[in-house]
Amino acid sequence: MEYTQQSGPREPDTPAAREEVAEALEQLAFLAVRHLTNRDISFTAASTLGRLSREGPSRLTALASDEGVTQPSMTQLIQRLERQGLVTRVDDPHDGRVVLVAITDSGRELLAERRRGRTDRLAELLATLSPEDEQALATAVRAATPAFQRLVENAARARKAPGTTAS
Amino acid sequence: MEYTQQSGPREPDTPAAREEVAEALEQLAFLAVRHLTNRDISFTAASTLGRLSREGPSRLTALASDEGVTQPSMTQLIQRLERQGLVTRVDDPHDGRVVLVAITDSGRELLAERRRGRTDRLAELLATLSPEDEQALATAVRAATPAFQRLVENAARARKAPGTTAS
DNA sequence: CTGCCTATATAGAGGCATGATATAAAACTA
DNA sequence: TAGTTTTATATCATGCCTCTATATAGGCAG
Repeated sequence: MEYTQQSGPREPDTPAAREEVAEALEQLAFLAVRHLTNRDISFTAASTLGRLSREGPSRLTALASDEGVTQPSMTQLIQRLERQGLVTRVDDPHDGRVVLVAITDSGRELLAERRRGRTDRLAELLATLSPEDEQALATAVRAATPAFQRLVENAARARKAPGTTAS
Repeated sequence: MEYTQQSGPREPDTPAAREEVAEALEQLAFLAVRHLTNRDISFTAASTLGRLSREGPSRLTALASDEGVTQPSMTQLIQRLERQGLVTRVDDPHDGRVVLVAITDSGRELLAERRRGRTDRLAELLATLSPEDEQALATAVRAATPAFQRLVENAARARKAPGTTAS
């Protein structure tokens, strides 16, 4: 790929440049984990609830595979969530083996609350910045969002079909 | 708020703008947890090791408070880390009650390995992007880094002395 | 010495993950 | 139809990780 010079790329995409970006992203991730983590339910639990909210009732094994945990783990997780009233389990009339898991209203409410809490905390943190810093961060985020969206998509794809890239 | 028009801030720092930034950072956190998480040791374990590596031998209670866990949790964590040879415990000659925890060479090596692994995975992910996308991400990251550094500092300060801002 | 404060340890309980295995229903196969 | 295999879920034992409540032991003040 020769430099097409269209919109002014200033540096090549070298391993060193990638490392710099990786470094920054890691630091960002650290902040996020440190300050956005809610201890009421686990990451897998929240992620599973979110999936059930987006995609509707699902099978246990499908959830387990999607969330990257084993089936026994998901069974236990669903049992806990059911005990807390966040999901319900319904037998599938077409297949006596399967159990369909669905999110409850209470589960949806918890998701909304968590979301509010995270956003509030982050906004509080952003408010501690100078207007210039906040502006810089906002501009950067907007510029990076489309690229980042594609990164997440690629990551999701890589998760499903591993071993395509390296070794 | 009137537009000051000094050096081209295009949008004011409204709650809505903050929410947009918060949204993006949350997504980033999700990616990080999903793809950068190493399952060999826990987040607190890794963070504690990192602290010991940066700051030298420390007391159990200091570690617990810095990491935001209880003292018994830290005691158990240190016991596990000691069993794995990642830290050592030395009695303080000046005070018979205290135990100083120090990272071992093996612990440092583990940290380095984890770091390598994360960076590699991230670089691999970045390599799936188009040159334009990667460039956009790199530019954004570089622009945002100073502001983000200060955000992290503020966050650390807020963690030590809470309740200064809201309620 | 008595009593209090501090640093760490222990006990018990629950969430969260694992691998190995059990059970039941469905789907093949002969 | 009977027997086998596969699929979906559950159960068990184990280990990590965190919590609260409590115990032990050293330091210190009177």
